[in-house]
Amino acid sequence: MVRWKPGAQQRLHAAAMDLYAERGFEQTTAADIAQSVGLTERTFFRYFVDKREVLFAGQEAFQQVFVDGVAAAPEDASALDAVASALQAAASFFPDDRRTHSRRRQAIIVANPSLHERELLKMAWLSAAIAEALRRRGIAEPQATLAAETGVTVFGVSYRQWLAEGEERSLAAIEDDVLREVRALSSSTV
Amino acid sequence: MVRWKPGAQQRLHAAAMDLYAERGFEQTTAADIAQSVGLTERTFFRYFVDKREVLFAGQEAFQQVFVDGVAAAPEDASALDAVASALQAAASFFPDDRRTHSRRRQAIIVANPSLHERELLKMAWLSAAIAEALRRRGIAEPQATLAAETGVTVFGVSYRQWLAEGEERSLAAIEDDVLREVRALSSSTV
DNA sequence: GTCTATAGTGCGATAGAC
DNA sequence: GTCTATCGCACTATAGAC
Repeated sequence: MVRWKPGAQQRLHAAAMDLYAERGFEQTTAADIAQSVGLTERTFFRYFVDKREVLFAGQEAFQQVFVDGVAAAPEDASALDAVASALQAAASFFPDDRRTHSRRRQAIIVANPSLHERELLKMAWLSAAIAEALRRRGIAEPQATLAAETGVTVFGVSYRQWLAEGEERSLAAIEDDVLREVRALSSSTV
Repeated sequence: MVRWKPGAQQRLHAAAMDLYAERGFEQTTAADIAQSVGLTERTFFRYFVDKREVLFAGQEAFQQVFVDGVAAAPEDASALDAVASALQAAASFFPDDRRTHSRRRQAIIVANPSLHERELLKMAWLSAAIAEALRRRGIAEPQATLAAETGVTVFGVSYRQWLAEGEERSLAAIEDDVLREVRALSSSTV
């Protein structure tokens, strides 16, 4: 009789997603999740600092793609161009065959304000990381922060559109359009 | 002997701010706050849906100033111009004699991630309200959302600068500068 | 106003991997 | 033997239900 099977974190993650989707986030206790994969509540909290964090596993890798994308932009690129480069890099994180999974995850999040909060916090961290990457390129404040937050805004609007019912364009294509809209915002005549 | 003094909500608010500042948000229980003004924990939760909400009382009025500011912009103003008008209106919410109080409040918030989360949620609501006001002006999506989020970004950057040590300019003056920077972002040559 | 479920923490014990 | 994943138990505070 084995005391523990490997992959506890991933089993917990999968079970949590299923239960959150089935009966809702608040109606699912940490003990429910743990029990459903043969572990205890205490072990659940070893792997996830709280119940919400399950839905945001993989954030670091996601963020790193943005940071690397900024770093990879041509040396003479403007702040917004470097951000555009990062957005394209990040789109590879969401190939079209992940759309169904992403929709399922997003449905869980929008159904619960506290999960929405957590998502916003993660986006704020992403923004801070991008701003830092821009500063490493020599871009000063407040331009670094403004460009980073604009990038996160573009990502957010694009991502939601990517998940919209009936939408079939790739995330990269949508980002392109949205970025064009953002650039046009400022140049509107007064 | 009076059974209860008036102004329970305000006394709770003041007591919470003091205790959060003194010993930290997590080290302060709802019972502590209530007891310090002669009320019970149960009463605290009558006035504030949760412990964090105390720091965000007055959000509705704040948000309304933005919405009204958007509505008050000249009819032919662009989306970003309407947002600029809202930003100027909102600055009146933060006269210089409130800077000390705002600094104190912000210190509490940045010291605690869960408060930061709540603040981000409030900013997201603000953004949604501004976008809605822009749509009422006939601005379509995604421009309405992009302009609204840009406005909130400008507000956030400006507000933090307004609170920065040594800063003496008014919030309105800072917003002007930051808005200029945002407009310049998109027009940088490639 | 009371009662209760549950999130989340701290610490120590235990069982297996190596 | 060490190292580490897991568990057990006691506990506090939040928040909601009754």
